[in-house]
Amino acid sequence: MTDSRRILVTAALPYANGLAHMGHLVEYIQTDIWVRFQRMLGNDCLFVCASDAHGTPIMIRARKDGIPAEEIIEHYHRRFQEDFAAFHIRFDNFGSTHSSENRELVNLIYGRLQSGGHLQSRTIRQAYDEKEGMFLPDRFVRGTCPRCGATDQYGDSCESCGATYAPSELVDPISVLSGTRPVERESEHLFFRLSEFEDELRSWASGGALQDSVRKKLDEWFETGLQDWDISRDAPYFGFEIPDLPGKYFYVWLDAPVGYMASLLNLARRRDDIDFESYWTPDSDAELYHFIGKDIVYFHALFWPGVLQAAGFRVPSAVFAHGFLTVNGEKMSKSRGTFITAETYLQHLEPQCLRYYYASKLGPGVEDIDLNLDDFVLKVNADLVGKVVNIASRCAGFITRLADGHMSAALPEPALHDQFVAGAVQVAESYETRHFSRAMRQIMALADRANQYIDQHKPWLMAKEDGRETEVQAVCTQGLNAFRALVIMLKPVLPGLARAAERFLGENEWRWTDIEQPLLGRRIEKFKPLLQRVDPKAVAAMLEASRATMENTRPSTPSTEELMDEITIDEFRRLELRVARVSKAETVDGADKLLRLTLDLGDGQRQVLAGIRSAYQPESLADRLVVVVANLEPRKMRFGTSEGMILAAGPGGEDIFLLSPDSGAVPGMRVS
RNA sequence: GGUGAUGUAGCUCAGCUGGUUAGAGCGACGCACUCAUAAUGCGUAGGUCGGUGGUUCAAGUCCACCCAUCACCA
Repeated sequence: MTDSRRILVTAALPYANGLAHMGHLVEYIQTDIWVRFQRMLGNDCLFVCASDAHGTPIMIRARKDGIPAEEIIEHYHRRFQEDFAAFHIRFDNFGSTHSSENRELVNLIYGRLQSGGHLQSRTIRQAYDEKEGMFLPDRFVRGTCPRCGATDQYGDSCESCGATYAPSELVDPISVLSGTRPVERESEHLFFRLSEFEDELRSWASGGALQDSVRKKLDEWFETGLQDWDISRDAPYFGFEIPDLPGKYFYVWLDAPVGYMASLLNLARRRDDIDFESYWTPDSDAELYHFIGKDIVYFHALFWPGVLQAAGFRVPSAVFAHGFLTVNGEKMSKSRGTFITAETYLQHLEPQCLRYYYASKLGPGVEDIDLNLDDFVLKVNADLVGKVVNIASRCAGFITRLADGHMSAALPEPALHDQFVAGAVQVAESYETRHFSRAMRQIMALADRANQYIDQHKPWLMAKEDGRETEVQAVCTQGLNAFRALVIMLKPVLPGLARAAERFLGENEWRWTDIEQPLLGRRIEKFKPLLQRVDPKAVAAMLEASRATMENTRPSTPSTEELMDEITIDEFRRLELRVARVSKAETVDGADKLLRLTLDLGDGQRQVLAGIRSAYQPESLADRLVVVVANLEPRKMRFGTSEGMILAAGPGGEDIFLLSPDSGAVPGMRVS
């Protein structure tokens, strides 16, 4: 193919400090589908990624665990590779930002920024933990909000009133590392003069490189004015030391995007057919796309193109941002078992099912998507098994039995095949524009057409009549070709299914254009189920396993709270603890921390006002069993009387965990 | 707090620049069929399009305000 495009695609770098989970997979699956589609078209499309190895969190963890940071990042690097491979995410290279190539490129870029006069040294004041001997990022300082007085807030903004401020403005600030009060210290930092590139960035941003909503977001930043970007950090830090500034390191967000280049360089050094330079020169004919989450638009749509320009490289052709993942309509939650790691999923479910489900929900925009597990089961079973695979399943038997496995030499209804060929053009358009949900809808509409066709011709009736074998064979050949076209269209999403179908039909490595020519006269293999239905029990088991794993691995917050004075058993018995069922849970107007619960204690209802709204949605509580202090003196509150207290553990905020009895307990039972 | 995004049938989502009785898939219900991994086909029921107010001959679609959710504020 002479007019094939040269494309370099990246997915954001996973941080090497935790396992890949369902949220990560949205992005890698989205990107992988797009890349596989490009390859099926015959384009020269490279897909690189890397683990993101630097920064404060990894440094601190290494310190705490007393092991080298290299060991941590190496561990997660390997786990990422295993997980991604299992989900059929096929990178051309998966590198690390802690690599010689990255160091080389970061230094090269640094040199160019320096000689181009794009850097400036400035003294800043920052919180410093004297006990730990290190400067503290804003998130590592907590204290009381200077505006609303909420306690235990981060150093950059208040979650309660939304105020933003500097850590030094906090009332009673403490370091989360040592618990001591930080002091202010001065330090020399290097700044990248981003504002010099405002004009270039503006025209790049309005030139089609960004989605509309992302562009609007950038406009907003342009309005407020671009500020210079602090690219250095003080030791101790895990990263690359700045060559001529001992004790200073490059900020992780400087070297992370360079990691995209480094990963390609690492690959190019092993492969003769890849010319690294040609991808990065300002006049490069290659396309460069970054798939990212909407939370890191800032780094990819401002800093990164700014740095690239300053260093004399090309800018990205486009940045594609996607939304966040919720599970069952809520943020992933460890306590609800919806914080599902890739590994836990793999132990219970088939990876391609997730690929299909995500594909059926992903569009070109930045909207969040929801992994609704009930919907997941229904959709995968109905679409993939019931519609698509079923077509092969219901046709293959006849071909095998009545025609010795041979398909007919011609299609009885070429017009139907033409519909599929025409449909494939639409589907391709949808893939290209990352409108995967539309692609899946278009494909399923075609699958419906195929099933209708088979129903109209009823091969199972003809098969009972003598002498109509040829007709049955023809109808089923038509059906199998419909199936073949559908699976080719689904191949970017379901590569494993496609490979199995290729073997079943005796073919190899389908490309997109293979849809056009029907498969005729071919001897097919005996049909074997190509994909199993999803068992809802497996989903339930996965949630249960997630919950269990998270409880085990959840870092037990070192309980610094002292135990209270001893009490006697009689004193304890004065507590009347009862099992209760939540019969109603609702929010309370005017109170953003409370939920009004109506509890069934077996012998009657009572109302309890509980301060758990930050951790629980009212709907999630209905019918659940809790433990209540039943003989607590009723308390009048502004919003009504609270007649008891429900038991929960945790420090507060999102970390509140209701206690619940094992199954078998019924409302009214005494807890002792 | 500021800014951006989102809010359409039980569920998941389409609805381009405003224009006939608001669409699909799944689920539910009914019928048909039995080749197929209890799959498939046909049909029925279900929504005053988050709320309030406005612009217009006409608004899910434009404007204002409000509510809820998500994100960002370097």
